[in-house]
Amino acid sequence: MFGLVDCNNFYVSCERVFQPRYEGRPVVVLSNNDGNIISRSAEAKALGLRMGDPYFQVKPLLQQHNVTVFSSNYALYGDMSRRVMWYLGQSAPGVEIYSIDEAFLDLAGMEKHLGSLDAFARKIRAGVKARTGIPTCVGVAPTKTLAKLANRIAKKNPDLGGVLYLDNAARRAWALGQVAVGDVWGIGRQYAQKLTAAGIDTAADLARVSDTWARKHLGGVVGARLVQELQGRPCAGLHPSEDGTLARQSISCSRTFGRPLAAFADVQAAVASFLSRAAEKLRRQNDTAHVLTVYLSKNRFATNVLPPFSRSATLTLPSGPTADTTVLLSYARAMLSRLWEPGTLYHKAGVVLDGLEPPGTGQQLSLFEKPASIPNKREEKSLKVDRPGLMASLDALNQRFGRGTVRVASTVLPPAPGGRPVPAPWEGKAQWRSPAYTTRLEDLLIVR
DNA sequence: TCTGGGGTCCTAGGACCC
DNA sequence: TCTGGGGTCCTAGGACCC
Repeated sequence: MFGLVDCNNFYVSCERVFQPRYEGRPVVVLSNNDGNIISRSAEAKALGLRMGDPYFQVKPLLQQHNVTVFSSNYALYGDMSRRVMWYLGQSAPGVEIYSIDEAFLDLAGMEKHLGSLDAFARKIRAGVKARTGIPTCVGVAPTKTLAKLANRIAKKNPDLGGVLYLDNAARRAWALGQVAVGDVWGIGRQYAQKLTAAGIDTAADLARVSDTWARKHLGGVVGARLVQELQGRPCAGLHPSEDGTLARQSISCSRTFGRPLAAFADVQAAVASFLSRAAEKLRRQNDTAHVLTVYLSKNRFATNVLPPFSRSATLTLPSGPTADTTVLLSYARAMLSRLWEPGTLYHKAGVVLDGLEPPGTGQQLSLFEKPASIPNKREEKSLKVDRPGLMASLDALNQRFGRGTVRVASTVLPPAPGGRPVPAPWEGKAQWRSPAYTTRLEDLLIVR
C-alpha cells in the first residue's frame, strides 16, 4: 500500500501560518516576477481564478474581490516543506519526497500492524497540522497512481475529512468513476484531448483500455504502466529520500528577465549569475556535473516573433565532471556566443547541469590535457589555487553572510558612471514578498 | 508595460563503431 | 543490377508533473 500526503494550497497555506488573518479569505501567490498565479486558496478558486492565470489579466478581478496577493517566497516554502517532510519521515517506515508539497509513504504490510490504515492516515494528517500548521489530504491505495487519485477525491470532497483509503475493489471501481480522464496523474492536455475524442472520459474508461492501445496512443511504455496502475497493479515502487532531502538527476536555474535584454554583456552576466546558482546547488548536493546546457529564449507571446522561441546548446565537458563555477563559466561563455543572434530581444535564459555524479568517480582527462601531477608553467600558476577549497570557502561565506555576498566577477555588471553599482536588469519584480520568517533572523516574527 | 521555474521520462535521428 | 546488422552516444524535442 502507498500513501500520498499532499499539502492543500501549499504556498497560500505557508503564508497563512504566519498571517492567520487571511484564513477564510481569498488569497493567491504569484510566480517569479509576479507573473502568474501559482497557488490559490479555496476562496480564490471559487472566484474562478485558475492556476497559471497571468496576473495582469486577472488584476481587476483580484481588486474587485479584495483578494490578497503574495509574491512567491521560496525561502519560506522550502523551509516549511522541510518541516513537513521531517515529520513524515518520523511517522512512516519509508518516505519518498515527490515535490515541495507532496510525499509518498510506504505502507506495505502495515495493515496487519495497525488494523486500519484509515485511522493511521488521519493521525498523520492531524500530526502535520499540529506541528506545522499546514493542512493536508491523504490518499491510500495499492498503487501510486491510485493513491494520487484517492488524494484528489479527498481534496474535492471535504466531507471525507481529508482522507480516502481505497482498500477494496468496490471502492476502487467507485473512485475511478469519480475522476475525469484529464485529472488522472500522467494525463495532460494533449492526451486528455485524444482520449475524450476516442470516447474515453473517466479514469474508469481508461482503466479498461488494452495494453496495446495504451502503448500506441499514450507515449509507449509510460502509458501502458499508467493503465496497469489504474487497474491496481503496481508498476512503480517507492524510492525513499535519504535524510529528508531529494537528490536530483539534473539541476537547473533559469529566469525571465525583469525587462527584455538586447546587450550581450547583460545576458552574459545573467547566464553567469544563473550558472553560479546552479553550481551552488550542485555542490550542496555533493555532486559534480558532466553535461552543461545553456539556452536563450525570445518572447513567445509577441506576435512579431516567430518560432523557435528558444535555442539551446548542450556540451559534454571535455575536461570531465566538475563542480567548479569558474570552469563551468568558461564553457558557458563560449556556448552563449554560439547561440547569440545579434539584434534579438531576449526574454529569458537558463542553464542545466546534467550527468551528475559524486566527485572523484569518473575523472576523465581530455586528449590534450596533462594530468595535474605534471603541470606546465601556466597551469602551475593556476593550480596554486585550490579550486574545491575556493568553492567551499565561497559557499561557506554565502551561507553565513547571505546569498551573493561573494560572487564571481562576471555576474556583476560594471558600475555606472559615478561609480554606483548597476542593479541587475535580469532581476524581476517581487512586490508583495512576505518576510523569511523561519530562515532570516531579522525576519523573525515578533509576537506582542 | 505585464505571461514562472524546476524537474522526470521517453523517443527519434544522425554519427559512429565493430 | 546489387550496398548488413546491431549497438552506443549525442542532441533535440515532446509530454508530463508540481
